[in-house]
Amino acid sequence: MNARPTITDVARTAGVSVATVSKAINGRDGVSAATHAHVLRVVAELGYESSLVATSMRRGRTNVIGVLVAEFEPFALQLLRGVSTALQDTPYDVLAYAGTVSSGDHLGWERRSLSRLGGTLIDGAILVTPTSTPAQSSVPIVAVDPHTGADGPATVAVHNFDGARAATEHLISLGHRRIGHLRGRTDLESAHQRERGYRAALDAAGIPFDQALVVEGGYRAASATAGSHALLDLDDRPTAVFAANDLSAIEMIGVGTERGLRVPQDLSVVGFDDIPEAASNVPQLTTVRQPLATMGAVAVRILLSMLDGGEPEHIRLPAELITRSSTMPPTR
Amino acid sequence: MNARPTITDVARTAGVSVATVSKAINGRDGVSAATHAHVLRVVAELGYESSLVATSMRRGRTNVIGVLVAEFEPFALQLLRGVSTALQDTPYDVLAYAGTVSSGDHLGWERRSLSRLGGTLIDGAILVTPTSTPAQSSVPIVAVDPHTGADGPATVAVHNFDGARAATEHLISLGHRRIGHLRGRTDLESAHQRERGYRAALDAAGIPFDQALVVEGGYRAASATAGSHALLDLDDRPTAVFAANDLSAIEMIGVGTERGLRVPQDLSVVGFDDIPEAASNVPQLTTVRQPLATMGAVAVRILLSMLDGGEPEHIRLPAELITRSSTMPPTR
DNA sequence: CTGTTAGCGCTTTCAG
DNA sequence: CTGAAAGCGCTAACAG
Repeated sequence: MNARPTITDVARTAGVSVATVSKAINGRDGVSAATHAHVLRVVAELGYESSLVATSMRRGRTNVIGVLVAEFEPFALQLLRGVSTALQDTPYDVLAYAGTVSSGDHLGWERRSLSRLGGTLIDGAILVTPTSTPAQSSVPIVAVDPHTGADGPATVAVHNFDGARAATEHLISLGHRRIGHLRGRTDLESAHQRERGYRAALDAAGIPFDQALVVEGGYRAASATAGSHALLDLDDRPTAVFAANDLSAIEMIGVGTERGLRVPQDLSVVGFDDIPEAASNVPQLTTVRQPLATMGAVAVRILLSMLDGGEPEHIRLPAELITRSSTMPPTR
Repeated sequence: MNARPTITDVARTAGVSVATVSKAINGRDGVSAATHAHVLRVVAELGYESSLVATSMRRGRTNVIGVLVAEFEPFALQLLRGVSTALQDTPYDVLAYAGTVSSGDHLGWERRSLSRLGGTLIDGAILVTPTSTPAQSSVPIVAVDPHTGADGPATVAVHNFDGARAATEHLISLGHRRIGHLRGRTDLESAHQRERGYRAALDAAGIPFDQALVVEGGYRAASATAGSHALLDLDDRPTAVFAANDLSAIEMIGVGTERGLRVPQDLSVVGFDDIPEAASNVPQLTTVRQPLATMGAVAVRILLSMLDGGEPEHIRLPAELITRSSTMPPTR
């Protein structure tokens, strides 16, 4: 638990100045070969590593990319995996940060995290499902599955509308007519597009829209509980539900099962995302796949390009319906 | 892309000194109520957030817990999720860091990351599957699934021996006699214990040990490819394989399938970990579950206690065999 | 080639 | 109650 050695310790041990150590370590010239070797030997001996913090403070660049999330949920985790893989053979390290918003804070977590880390700690940031994208930022940003009306900053997302329509059409093609929708986080663009896709599919099939069938899900298990119950409390309850993401779909199934319904016999459920948990759920979830690893890689590509002076880009990738066991024709 | 406001900007705008702003923000006394309110107003107006880096540099504490990993693979990701959840209602933020080891670096990634971040950025660290645990560290550490012979620092792990024995016994009870083993990362204690558990089960069943049936898997898909082929290249190939973790089990299945074998009809495979991907694999993987979320939570509890002056602890949790569809009696 | 100095943004004595 | 000044570890001028 003794303190880590600092550059000063190295300098003292090596019998040279701090500046010389710095130069030697960073390969700057102006250091004799002998001194250079000697310093490196002492560095190895002491097990010295420069402090990211101090370096960051002084120098602009840190060669660290930040992935800023509100919470480490499966969507963010899978994306992180993609980002990390894409950064494998670059000189960049990955730093993922989940900042808690102090209650009563009107700024979003993304703004706060970005401000705290973006000072100097990270060279660029990937924001995962940000509620708002700070217009002013000291580092380049790429937003993944961004908030409503993303325009300025670079973004990566899937074709949410198409995916949601495909999911709903799947239910309709199975014969469902009374289809509920567990809505997503309404501060995100994706939630709106998925709801629009749902409605478009209903319209195309000539199924009248029923406001009572649309309830809040909020993309999280906890926030989907009430909505799930509400749907099942309806006099004429839906025979199928399109949940705006997998976590709420799984919660929907849990609530249904708890109330004695069998999925898919009594209730079909479709999710969105295709997180690993979707396929491991019982029953396995029919869902709309987002290519999360690819999205992470694309975000990295854009960010690196921006770091290199490139322009922000807006990329939208296709979503694909994956049919598994949580859906079947209605039995009533 | 404009620079973030610094404390100096706030001070200038508010017409007070930097010191006063600092006191006001941190609730130190020695600031009049009026000044305090005024400063906070300016802070809000400018959207100021203190720089983690600068604060960290000056102050000891940052209220940030670091999760240090070599790579964001599923094991680390699930653990991270547990850590993050456990830290939910504490004042701590979570920072996950994947440091790349520069080639030719003899120090492990954990040593490097710890040294770079532990200077001041994080108050404590959770090391995920560290190859070595630095004896000297400036912050408290908890190692999860640690290297061989962990003794000093706090550790969290499962009963690897028991879990591995249960997995192997499961195969034996199905009637398998020729059982291969895809070994784990030999620098980790868990790999050795799992191999010991495998051998103990064979011994207990009176099955002679065959060195040719034990090959390297390294806990990663890429490093398990060669071993998987080696096992199937054997003249008298195994009818079942106990892979030291799920990633290598899934790779084993992939290699087998590619070579025209059906799993489990032609080859039974058991994994270890129960990452979400285990249940979503086709066929669903029989495996030994590690309670990853719990392990993360336990690591957090120990770390917080150490931060509070508590002693390092060594916790070992039970592992549980989960029977799914990748195992069945041998057909030949 | 080497060392001295200033300063990144912030907190903390210590004077006023 | 407020501000000036020092210093955390490091790097980048600039002198010697």
